[in-house]
Amino acid sequence: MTFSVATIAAEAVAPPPIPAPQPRTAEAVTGRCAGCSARSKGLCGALTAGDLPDLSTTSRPLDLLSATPVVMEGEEADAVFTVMSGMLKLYKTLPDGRQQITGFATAGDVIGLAVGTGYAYTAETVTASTVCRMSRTALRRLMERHPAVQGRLLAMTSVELSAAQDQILLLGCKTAVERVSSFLLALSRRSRPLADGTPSVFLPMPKVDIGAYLGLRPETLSRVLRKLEGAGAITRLTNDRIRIEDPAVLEAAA
Amino acid sequence: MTFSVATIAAEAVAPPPIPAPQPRTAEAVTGRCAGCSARSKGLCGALTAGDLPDLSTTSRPLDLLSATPVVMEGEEADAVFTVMSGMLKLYKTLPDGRQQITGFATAGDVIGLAVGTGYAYTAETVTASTVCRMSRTALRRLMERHPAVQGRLLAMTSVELSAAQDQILLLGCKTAVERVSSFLLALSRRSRPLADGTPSVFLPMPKVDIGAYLGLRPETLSRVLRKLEGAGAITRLTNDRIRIEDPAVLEAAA
DNA sequence: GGGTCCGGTTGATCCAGATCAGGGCGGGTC
DNA sequence: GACCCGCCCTGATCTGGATCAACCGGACCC
Repeated sequence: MTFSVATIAAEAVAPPPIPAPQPRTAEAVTGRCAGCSARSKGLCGALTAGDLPDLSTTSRPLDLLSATPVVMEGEEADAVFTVMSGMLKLYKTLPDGRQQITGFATAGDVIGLAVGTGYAYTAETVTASTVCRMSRTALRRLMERHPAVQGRLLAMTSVELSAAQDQILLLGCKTAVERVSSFLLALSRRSRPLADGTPSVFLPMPKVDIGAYLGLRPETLSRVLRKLEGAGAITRLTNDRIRIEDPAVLEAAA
Repeated sequence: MTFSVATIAAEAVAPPPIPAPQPRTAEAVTGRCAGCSARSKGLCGALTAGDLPDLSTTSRPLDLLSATPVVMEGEEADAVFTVMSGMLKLYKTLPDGRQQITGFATAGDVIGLAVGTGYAYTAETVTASTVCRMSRTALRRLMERHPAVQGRLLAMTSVELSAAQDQILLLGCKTAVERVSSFLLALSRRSRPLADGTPSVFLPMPKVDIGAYLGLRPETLSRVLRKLEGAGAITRLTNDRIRIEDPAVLEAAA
């Protein structure tokens, strides 16, 4: 699954409110990162506790409402963002408006890494989210000072690349049923099961976004889900939660 | 697309420029890499001439006929290969035999980088090729000894990721005509024009492989090429060479 | 020479999924 | 309450590209 590092850009059209000024004493900033829920993930996981001041002084958390753009495709890539909570969609847009979602980012994922000067895609929250901003120059300095960060970045980028190649296989070869089954299985591997132990997946994003990720229309997605439900593979609990009744059926279909 | 690795290095530490070759005592091994046509590309471009013995003693060139597998999806990833000449196709296979080509590798590209223990794809020559083998442990040692190699690897992986996301956009959104036009344009940007200055592309791989890369059947590819030829966008010179008559028409279609 | 094989091309037909259209429902607002 | 609006679902129809089928021409072999 893609969920992970993304690339995108620039200034949000509707910038989120700027948080109150941060305390700048070492203790305060160290404490902020030390208590971060994404502390062990993303780039930060490559640093030891002693390095936290380096992080806290160069990064800044942002609380965002849903449907808020974080970076815009093509704009100057001057910062990267680590997702602390929530979910974002990453997408590319063709000149005529067609959009392809390349991935969804959740806690620990890093978005905004760019090859050139511009973000490669747009990132936008699909639920209320918290992200942590770090300027590109700060990231560069951090990498120079802590080589482990570069290693972590390489590892994350490699995982992203592998996920992207899986998505290429999905889009190039698979049928609608296979795509949806693969998607549900990949998601279920990343989420905790229900209280009774059966696996389930949480789908906070609108169906049209899932379709845009899988290369399908929302109508088709709806029909496929109905078919999978009829086959006993899944049960739709609510609009945004699906229980996996029989992973084997999904495996066979994927 | 996967094609050769470009230059720009995301956030990576910039590799040093390549100085002129310098004489060494171990002339035999130094000489082999010093005269390598891919010397300035791929991972090797991150090293200075003085480091060449490190390379020569751990890497070994291999001459391969066409249709020769180099790495197999799922097998233990114990080595990486730098392409010195020729062309390879990289593909993933579904259990029922459907194949999706994720990219073509040419001189300077590195294949066989793996996230886990197994190769993520199969790589097979499409023309007679020369590749240079380096064991994974040797690569790890090289990275430890020369941090610039890790930076180069990150840069190359980032470019690969960006290309993969472009391919996701292509497969998820574009029509057959748009796919072929995008493909021809991307190729033409990487190849030298004909003697008379008009751009052209070289397609040594069979049409079925181009189709497997673009998510199209060979019949469809043939029809699209005919249509583009009819529109005055291209001319088919030989079976494996196409002249771009009007890049603007392709741009409009892509 | 004649044969086979294989890649490519062209034509006819089919079908998975897109598109078009309508309706239901839950949440928000006044 | 009534109204609106977004999202989702379902049915009917359409279509781009797949599939099926035939043919062609060059490479290779005997």
